[in-house]
Amino acid sequence: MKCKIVTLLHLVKFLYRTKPDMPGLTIAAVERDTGLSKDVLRVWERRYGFPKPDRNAGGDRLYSDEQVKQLRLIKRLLDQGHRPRHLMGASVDELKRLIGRRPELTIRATGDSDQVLAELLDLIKRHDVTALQQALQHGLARQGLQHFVQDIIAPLARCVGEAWESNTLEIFEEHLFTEVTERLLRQAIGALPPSAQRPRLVLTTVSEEQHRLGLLMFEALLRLEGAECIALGAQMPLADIGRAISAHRADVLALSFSGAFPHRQHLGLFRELRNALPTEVAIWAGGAGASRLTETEGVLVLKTFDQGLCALTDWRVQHRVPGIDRISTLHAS
Amino acid sequence: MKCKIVTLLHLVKFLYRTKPDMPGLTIAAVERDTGLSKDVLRVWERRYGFPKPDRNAGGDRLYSDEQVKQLRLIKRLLDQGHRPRHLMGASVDELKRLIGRRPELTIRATGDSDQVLAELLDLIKRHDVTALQQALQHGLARQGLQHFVQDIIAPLARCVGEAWESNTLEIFEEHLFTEVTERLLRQAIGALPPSAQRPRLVLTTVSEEQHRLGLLMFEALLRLEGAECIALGAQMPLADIGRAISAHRADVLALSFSGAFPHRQHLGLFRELRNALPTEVAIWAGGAGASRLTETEGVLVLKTFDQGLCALTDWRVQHRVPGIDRISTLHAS
DNA sequence: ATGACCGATTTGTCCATGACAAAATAGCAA
DNA sequence: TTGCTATTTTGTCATGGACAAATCGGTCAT
Repeated sequence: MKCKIVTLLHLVKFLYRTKPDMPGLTIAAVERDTGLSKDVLRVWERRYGFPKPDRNAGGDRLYSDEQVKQLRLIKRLLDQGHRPRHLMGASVDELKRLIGRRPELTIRATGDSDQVLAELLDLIKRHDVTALQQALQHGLARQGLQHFVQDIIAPLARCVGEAWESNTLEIFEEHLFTEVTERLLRQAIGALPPSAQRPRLVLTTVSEEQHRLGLLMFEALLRLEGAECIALGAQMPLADIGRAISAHRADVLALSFSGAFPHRQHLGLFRELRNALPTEVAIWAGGAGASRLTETEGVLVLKTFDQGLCALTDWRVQHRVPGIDRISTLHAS
Repeated sequence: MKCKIVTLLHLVKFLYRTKPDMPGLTIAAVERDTGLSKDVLRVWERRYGFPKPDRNAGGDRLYSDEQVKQLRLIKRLLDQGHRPRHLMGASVDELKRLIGRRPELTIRATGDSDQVLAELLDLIKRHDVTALQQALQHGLARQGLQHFVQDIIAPLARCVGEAWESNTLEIFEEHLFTEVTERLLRQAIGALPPSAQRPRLVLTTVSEEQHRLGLLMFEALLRLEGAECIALGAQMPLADIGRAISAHRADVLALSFSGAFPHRQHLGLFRELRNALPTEVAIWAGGAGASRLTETEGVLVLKTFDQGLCALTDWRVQHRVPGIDRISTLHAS
């Protein structure tokens, strides 16, 4: 008898789950899929009447696939500088047209070495992992690590980012590129001789920031200059950054910010950081999102890799540490 | 005159920023530092009267460092299975005592090969990057990739996770271990010959899950068995997982879940996934957090690497694909 | 004693609405 | 045009209520 009741309960639960659960995503699911916070989703509905999701029996919002699609596109347009007011209620097609209207970096890339970029981008779009891997490896072997990073990987990463923004690249294609490149760079860095020359840098990103490709590229360049890099991966909480710096007795904290970084509160972040670290520790902020960061007392904003390398030599001049002697290291190897 | 006004404004702003902004962290900062959502922080304050942060002029919460410390510890204890009611209002010391009271996996590790683990853990705690790197490389060369992953890296990762939970390891130490290991594994995987044998697997994690070490370990084992792996990194939104699977015409979707994965909604997640993918695509869920996942229709939960390898051979038997012939590949190489 | 079951409690998430400050824009004077 | 101010836009935070899923405690049959 009780057994029957159990079965019945399971059945009811099953029906409940599969029927009215289907038609939409909860607000939490939408937050994770679109990157728009629950607060924003609710306040938009209140202000603009969009998105206006269905409700389940309990009154919870249930967003349709269509709405989620629109919200995704809107998020991208917002990151590109559009304002919410002008995007609300636009259909998927209209939004796509808006996204497509921006300057096509991919097409513009028809210069000398830009031919290479276009080809690589094409490989990504064709999902040909092996070919992509081989092409990159070939580029690395041909150009050497430094030029490979500065002239191929960095522009390619920019292209990929922009292609993603303009909706011509899927997220998983971007992830695939990132994965292959990370693997290659890590391999290349691993092949370098260990360098124990000042300054000693801790490389990481703050909690909200998960992109680490820029960090890896910068590490490659720094290692080539003989600096000692301690890579801590991404997403380090502020308090732990402080502890890491003192545990490793680092000279410099190097942070990377991607273009997607929510730069609204970055000034407060900088102040918090600067306050948590001893003054003799330098703070460098770089990455694709650095161009949108404001320079602050005690935080050096590096907008290009060249500026980063300059900062390195500057640091060495100020602290009377000689750079590596390329000739002697060459002979020694 | 106007110039003076500007200066004055800046000064006022500066004073305002540096003075009353100091004493605490905003609720957003605490959310990011502790992993406790704003909703939870507020509802705890309402229910238990803890944490009771100060307020700034605008009435916003400002949490003290002490409170953040307590909240961090509480979060860890919650992940270990404690209930909020019993933890509220406990001092930092009491919480630490609670955390310390769990079985010491590190000390228990005094067996035969466990000696090695203890030594590696010690290297991590001494922040000796170079030595750690060398020791791991040595282990890899000695044992071969498969045994290295199964007998050293996997147990070590478990040890590190548990050491972190029991407060004997800092976050940045854990990150350092992850980074070094990732680098090593990627290098080892890169050295393997490309394999184009069915099944073709897409490896990734869902949006909330950022741990990828498990994924990497599994990839190494799969590649050794000749399976074709497409690694997409971590944090792939559900909708894009579907698109990636069809774009790559994959046979299997392999997901990794860490112990820290918020398993509250994982059943809904599975259902959503299963519904988004064609039925002929298998879904495998593994990782340290898999033990807490419930088996669902159409989703295979793999609690160990061995189970994972079993799943692979099972798949091959069912689809009449032969495994790799180790002897002939050996001769061919 | 073990395990299934049921009511009571705990707990996380969601909702509605109001408020405010930072950022962006428009307007206006020099 | 440039430099400054007034206005709008926009994201975030606060409060307090509600609910459903998870958990806990006790009961009863095996």
